[in-house]
Amino acid sequence: MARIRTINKGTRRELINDTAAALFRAKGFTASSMRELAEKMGVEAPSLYNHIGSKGEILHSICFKIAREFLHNMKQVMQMPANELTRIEAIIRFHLFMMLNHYDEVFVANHEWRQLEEPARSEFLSLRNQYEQQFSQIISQGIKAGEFKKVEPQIAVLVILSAVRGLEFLNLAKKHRNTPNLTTDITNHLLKGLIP
Amino acid sequence: MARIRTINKGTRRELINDTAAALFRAKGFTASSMRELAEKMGVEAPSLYNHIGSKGEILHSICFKIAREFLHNMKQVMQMPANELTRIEAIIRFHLFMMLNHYDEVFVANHEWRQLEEPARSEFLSLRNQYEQQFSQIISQGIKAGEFKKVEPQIAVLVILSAVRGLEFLNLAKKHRNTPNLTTDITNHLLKGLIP
DNA sequence: TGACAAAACTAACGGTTATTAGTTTTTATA
DNA sequence: TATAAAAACTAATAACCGTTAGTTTTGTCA
Repeated sequence: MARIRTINKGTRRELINDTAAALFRAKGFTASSMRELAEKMGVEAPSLYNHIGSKGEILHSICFKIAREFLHNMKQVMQMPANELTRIEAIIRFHLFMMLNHYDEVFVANHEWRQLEEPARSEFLSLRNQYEQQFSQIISQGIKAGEFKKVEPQIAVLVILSAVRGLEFLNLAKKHRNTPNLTTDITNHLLKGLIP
Repeated sequence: MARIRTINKGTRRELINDTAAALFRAKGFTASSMRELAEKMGVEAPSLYNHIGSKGEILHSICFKIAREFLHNMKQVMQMPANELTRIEAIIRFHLFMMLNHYDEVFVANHEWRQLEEPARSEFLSLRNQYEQQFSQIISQGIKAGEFKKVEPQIAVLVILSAVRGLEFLNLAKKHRNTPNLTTDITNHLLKGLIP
């Protein structure tokens, strides 16, 4: 069953990772078995090991792929020629975009990273801290420029990230159907609050 | 090792539940073993079954105890003679209070309810929906009274609950030390936003 | 078509899981 | 101090886990 050789190298592994992301999101990493994952792939469990090294490696791939993407976006946002409000808005919108378009992987990265084995777990946390620190820096600059209220930057970061990470989208996105409005509404709430 | 009979009835079970909550928060429900829980209690694993029915029963106790407490508070808030803004503020403050004072149990209820077996899982989700619906109703009334902006109530509920459920406090609470300020800052952000 | 490699298969492994059955120890009360 | 209940213990169970070794099937290209 050889594929197109060099071009599709890794394609089968990516399909496993995607299937695993959906499974891990629905049931949790530890509660998901390799046999169950294999069944979803229409294959016996040992066959998976022709493509991956271990169960933990799948979780590792998912978590760090997502972490890299968020850090990459953060880097671009910080290089943008724009005011700090625009930057924060761009970050929130990226989070929502990722949640809506890569729900399973983002959810797994946000909820199952605790199951990573050391030292991967610490490395992942380090990337997260790095991300939050850069986020915090943007808010500090915005306060200095008078764009934001004089809040504790760390708390603002915590509130925004917590809000945006925990959103359970499936129910809402189905009802709402109008994604741009959904995103705008959430962004507005986090930036402008509830009170007129 | 008989205790004071009737008075302390259930005390041993409660100690198991508390110990389990700390363990489940740190490692996740499925990744935690009964042997590990027993070790933390200074006991062999089978001894636990003199006090509890099953591992799943522990998770059930934790999740539904927390759900009851939140619904009880919601009921009281809705009966309060106050405007809707005050009500929302009271709800947010209760969430933060519970997070700070019953961190393990609240965290487990928020993150591990997926591991409940049917029909408990559906029942838990039903209680959650009930809670969110009552929350949504308060926001609708606030909009009608002109206290709030004309937002989608469901989205406001989702943003606030998502923010407040996901907060990872321990790091922050240790640094901050000043809990009243912490609570006020978070409440202010969720109600008044970031922009002056 | 024959050769080669990719990817599937079966069988089995040691280890861990939650849980039971039956027994012994501990402890409070009468 | 004798009694009875509460709560600990040891031993063992069947089920399931991730993973390996070795073999067979499948598909592609020369």
